[in-house]
Amino acid sequence: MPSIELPDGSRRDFPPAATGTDIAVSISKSLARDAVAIRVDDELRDLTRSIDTDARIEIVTRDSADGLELLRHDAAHVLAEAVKELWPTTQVTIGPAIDNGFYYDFARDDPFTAEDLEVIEARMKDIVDRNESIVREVWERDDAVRFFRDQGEEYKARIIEDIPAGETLTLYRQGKFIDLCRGPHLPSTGKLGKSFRLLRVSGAYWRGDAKNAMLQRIYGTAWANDKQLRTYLTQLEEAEKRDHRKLGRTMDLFHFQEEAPGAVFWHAKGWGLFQNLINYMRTRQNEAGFREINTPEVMDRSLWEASGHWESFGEHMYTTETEDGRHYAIKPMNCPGHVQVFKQGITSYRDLPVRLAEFGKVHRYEPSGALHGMLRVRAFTQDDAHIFCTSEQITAESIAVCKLILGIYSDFGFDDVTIKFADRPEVRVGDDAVWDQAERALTSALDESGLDYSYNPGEGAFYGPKVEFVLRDAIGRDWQCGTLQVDLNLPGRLGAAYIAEDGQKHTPVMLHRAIFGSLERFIGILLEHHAGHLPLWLAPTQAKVLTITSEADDYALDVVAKLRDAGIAADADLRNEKISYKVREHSVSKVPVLMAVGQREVDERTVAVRRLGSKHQTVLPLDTAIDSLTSEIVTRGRAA
RNA sequence: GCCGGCAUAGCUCAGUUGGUAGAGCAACUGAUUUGUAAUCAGUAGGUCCCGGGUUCGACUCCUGGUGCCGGCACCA
Repeated sequence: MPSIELPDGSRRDFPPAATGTDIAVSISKSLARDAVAIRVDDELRDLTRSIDTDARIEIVTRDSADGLELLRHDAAHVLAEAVKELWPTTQVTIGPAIDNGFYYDFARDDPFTAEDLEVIEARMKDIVDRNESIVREVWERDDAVRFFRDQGEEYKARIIEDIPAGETLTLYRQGKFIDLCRGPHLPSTGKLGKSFRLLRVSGAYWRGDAKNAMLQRIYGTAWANDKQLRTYLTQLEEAEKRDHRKLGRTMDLFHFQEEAPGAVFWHAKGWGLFQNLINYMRTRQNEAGFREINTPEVMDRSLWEASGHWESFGEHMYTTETEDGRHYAIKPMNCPGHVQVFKQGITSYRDLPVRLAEFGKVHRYEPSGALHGMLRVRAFTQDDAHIFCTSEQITAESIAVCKLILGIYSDFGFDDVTIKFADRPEVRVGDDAVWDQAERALTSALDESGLDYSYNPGEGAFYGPKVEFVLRDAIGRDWQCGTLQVDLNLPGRLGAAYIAEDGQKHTPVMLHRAIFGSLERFIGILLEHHAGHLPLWLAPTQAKVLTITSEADDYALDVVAKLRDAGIAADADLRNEKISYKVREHSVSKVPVLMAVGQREVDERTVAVRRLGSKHQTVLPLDTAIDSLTSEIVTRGRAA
């Protein structure tokens, strides 16, 4: 008789044929109702499987993280069942649970339409109402391959063929639908509930490879209950409202147009923001020992042939050929330029590390489908830097860069930063021994910094391993921005050298680093993170002085002058409009500080300060108001 | 690049079963001197994304592009 240990530490004996459901029922009815699976000694299992040996168990409920994942996985199966009922010749492939939902990839000639989605969703709800039992079956591999091939399910047959022989192969049956699946699953389709929604159709390559056929993917979201579903759908709407493309228009920051796909036309306010970021970064990196340089945007193609960029990325570079037959390329990267600067003169080991930084505008001919507002563009500005150093200096330099990056993100209000380490990709330059060394150097720097990081295998650059800094925004989305790369290849390829203590020429190590990554992209992220409500220190227009009547015009101009003297970007709005009209207009364009002045303020030399997002105003003496703004700007709003 | 969708005034959108278009907001002009998210009136504004075709006639139908949107793939 198996002895079962419950999460609270108590033990109970159950008859040998007892299932997870039996155990759940024995604990409580409500638990049984919300149960979706059972964890047996750390392994998730179907509730319907019997537990034959002593075990530690935990009932997994629908609103737990594991439970939700199961629910979503089941939703994918129900989606596939619905599609097979509606279009029997459509082939199924795979359908996993993902963050917030699920998808399923189908193979068929005609793409699904938006109307199809409604029909499918309705059929899915029928299947939930039917409450079909979901039954686990163990099959022989060859039988399963034959079974699916006979049904015309070529993709499924191929998936099964690729499963190593000897591995237990399980199929799950619900109604007439049967699918390969490791499981576990809910006991029946009714348990799924109806808190799901199909969201969109899109194309997706078979096995994620662009060389393969394109399948039709249906995405959906699924939750434990309707309230969670509604919350999620509301979140999606909120995310749409803070879309940087929309904010760029309403705040009059930038625009795009057809003649320059993937390139930003910066308007005065947007460019002001851009300059604010550069000024900030310039100060920070100067303090950290970087020297700012600037290198040509158009250089001879041979430089990129030497670096290896031409080989790897030639088709994504803008090139130009002059009348006299010279081949130039517009820089897609700053590294070769920085090496040229390093190579000027003779560098002693005593001069190392040499830290060169550039706000470098680069152009990359990105695939048309990759473009996405400012988050993925073809022309952008990197806050790029390269550190030339000895291999002994890698660790200290890397630690300093990590510290700098995290400190800077913190100034922008990004405190939730994750770090990933990416090692050698399949296609790369350089010997494995060199890669071993570079990877070791980078991980030891991370380890010495005491930073947690995850491993991103095979995702390094073609010339070296990299550390990626990913920041999480206000609505939980992750953005990769900063990067630190150890490069033992390019300096040698481009002929960089220094004179070491032994009097001989040695090749320096080059560390690549970017913090914002792309200024354009970082601004897009900032706008979405703050929903346009930029912190005062960054806002291109920090204050607007609004007159209530023309009596206050002179005073308003006086206030603007004083604000500007204090280094605050301020303008006056003297128009003959109602104060509520002016407040609305400048609120819409997201000016952080509005100062209204009427006769009362003129008489008392005060201002009525209204902060963006607030419905109230505070009347303050002018000097007090200015002092408080200046101190907020200096501390970037983060002081105690 | 691939799959799908979309493209009408500066913006958000309506519209014509094929007879060359309309609203709100913004802009401009005038009036209004106003106390915290839209004062009133008037005026002006369009190669209906771009080529080509069908047609007496195309914004509408066909066709080839371009751009954008949602994904996939890519991302030095």
